[in-house]
Amino acid sequence: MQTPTARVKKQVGRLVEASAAGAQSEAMSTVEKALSLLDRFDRSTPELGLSEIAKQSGFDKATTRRLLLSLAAGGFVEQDSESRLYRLGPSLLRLARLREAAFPFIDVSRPIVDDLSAETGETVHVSALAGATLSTIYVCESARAHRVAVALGTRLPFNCTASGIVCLAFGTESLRRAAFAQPLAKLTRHSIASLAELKRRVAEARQSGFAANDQGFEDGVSSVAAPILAASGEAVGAISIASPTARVDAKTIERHGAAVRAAAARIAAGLGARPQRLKTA
Amino acid sequence: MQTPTARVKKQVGRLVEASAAGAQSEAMSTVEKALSLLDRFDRSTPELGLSEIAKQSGFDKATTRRLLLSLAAGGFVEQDSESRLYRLGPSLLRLARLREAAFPFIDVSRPIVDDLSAETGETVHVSALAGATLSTIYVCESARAHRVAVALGTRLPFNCTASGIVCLAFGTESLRRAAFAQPLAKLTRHSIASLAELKRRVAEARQSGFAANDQGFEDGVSSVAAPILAASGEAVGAISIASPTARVDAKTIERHGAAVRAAAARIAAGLGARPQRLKTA
DNA sequence: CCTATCGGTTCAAATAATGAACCTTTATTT
DNA sequence: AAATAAAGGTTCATTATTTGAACCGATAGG
Repeated sequence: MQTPTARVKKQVGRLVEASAAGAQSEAMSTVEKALSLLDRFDRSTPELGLSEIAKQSGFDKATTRRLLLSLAAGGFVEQDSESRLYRLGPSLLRLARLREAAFPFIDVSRPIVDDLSAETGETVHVSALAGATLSTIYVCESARAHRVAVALGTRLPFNCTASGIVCLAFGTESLRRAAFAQPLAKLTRHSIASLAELKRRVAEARQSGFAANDQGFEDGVSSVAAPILAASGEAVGAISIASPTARVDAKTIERHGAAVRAAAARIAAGLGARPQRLKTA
Repeated sequence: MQTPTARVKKQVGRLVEASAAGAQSEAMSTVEKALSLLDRFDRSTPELGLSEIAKQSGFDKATTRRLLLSLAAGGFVEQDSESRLYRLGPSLLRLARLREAAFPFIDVSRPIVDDLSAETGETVHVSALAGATLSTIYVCESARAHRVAVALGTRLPFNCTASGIVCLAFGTESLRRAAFAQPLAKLTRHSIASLAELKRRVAEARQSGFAANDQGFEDGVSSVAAPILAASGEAVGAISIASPTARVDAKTIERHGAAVRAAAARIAAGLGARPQRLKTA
């Protein structure tokens, strides 16, 4: 409620209050608000000041600070005592390890990704779905000099990546709804720009079991991805081969498509063997 | 409030409502309550049902569920669609990666820990402070057959480990207050059992710059640890050599003490070089 | 068939979150 | 050096959210 206009919210129906990045559409619980602050951090801005976080997320400064304090109490953020900037906290490391113990996505993927990278000579990465966000969790870069570099933790827009397409194709209905409702990112001039086109590509991927993407994410990079399916049959992530476009032709795509599908199946099998069912004593 | 006893709460003053693990001392914000639920998961119980989480944390079932829903919306927990059990969610992987990008504790420690393990022939682990919790974040096990195994993500009670002692010795005043207020864990008959003894050991460590622990965590395991100090001079974690007690004598302790101090300094140096100061444009 | 327990839901009552205005410090401009 | 701007942080009356006892439906056991 920064502007007087916001006061008359009811009269004009629903106002979009948050600026730029803070895209909280409907009512969020306090907890969701706090957690959404964590998404303000990324690789290029690992540390942020209070005002910056408040502005980006659209919350009041006092509110933002209180939320950050709560997050800090749990070790989810910490404040540099000198610069007063906030950054992600150490509790995340422990919880991520525990997550891996319960559902060893990275640990299972690692050898399979490494193998696939060695076989194909290309960079291979695995990404995981978290809500309506897809981001890379493990990468093995090609050994070749001319290769694609992918940073860990990169967010992959659904409409700009092969991984995104296959996740939509094999994800839940609610994921598709969420993704189709978002405005489509436009990272290159090859990025899928229309909803109709996106839906068509998703339907295609559902048929073939994999998807190819030609420079939709970055110019000169093409990739082929297959979904990783949980025991329930729904996609929990994707595995993708990313190559310089110069090395890719129709035959390569077919070969890589078969390879990612096989690798995805191996990962799914590894995840299928769940940890011990607990007694809940 | 399942028991009739709880009904008469007011009459007996303040009851300790939460059972065993749910140790929320003072008033917690809603956000802190939600985050505290994540601590109900550990290596031995990676998945939990709603009622179990509610019981352990001392919150109402409806409240617990709403908090879990908020956490799930952010991908911090997820629910197995079949078993209905909750487990830690995939967002933690991404955020942990981002944390590492901002403050590369594990990445910096890895080679140093590996080297130290190779040099000493013993298991070496690094642990990180998150609030008043210390837990292992990286481990390199000894190559020898007779060795100490340490699981990643293990919580290290301050009074039972060398790492805990040095963290108290070089941590913040508030950390000491928090740790000294907690009841002391009793993992073996060697665990430090009195507050006076604990304080004495902490003072000693502050003098020598390292601490040794003889079977306080597990019988037959001795360890030597040094604190890892941030730019601010406060401990952010510790590095520790864990050996079978049979291989440890006074001379070994001195040697290992010097080794962990050197390794800790190298890690601190690696962390000192901070990521680019952002423009906050 | 009854009972216990599970996950999940409801809605009045109680509590906690909110944000405009304020303070303090620090860096920049004049 | 004074003035200004912008940062982090704090306050407290207003407001909206959280809370939890009671409830439902399903499943499992005796």
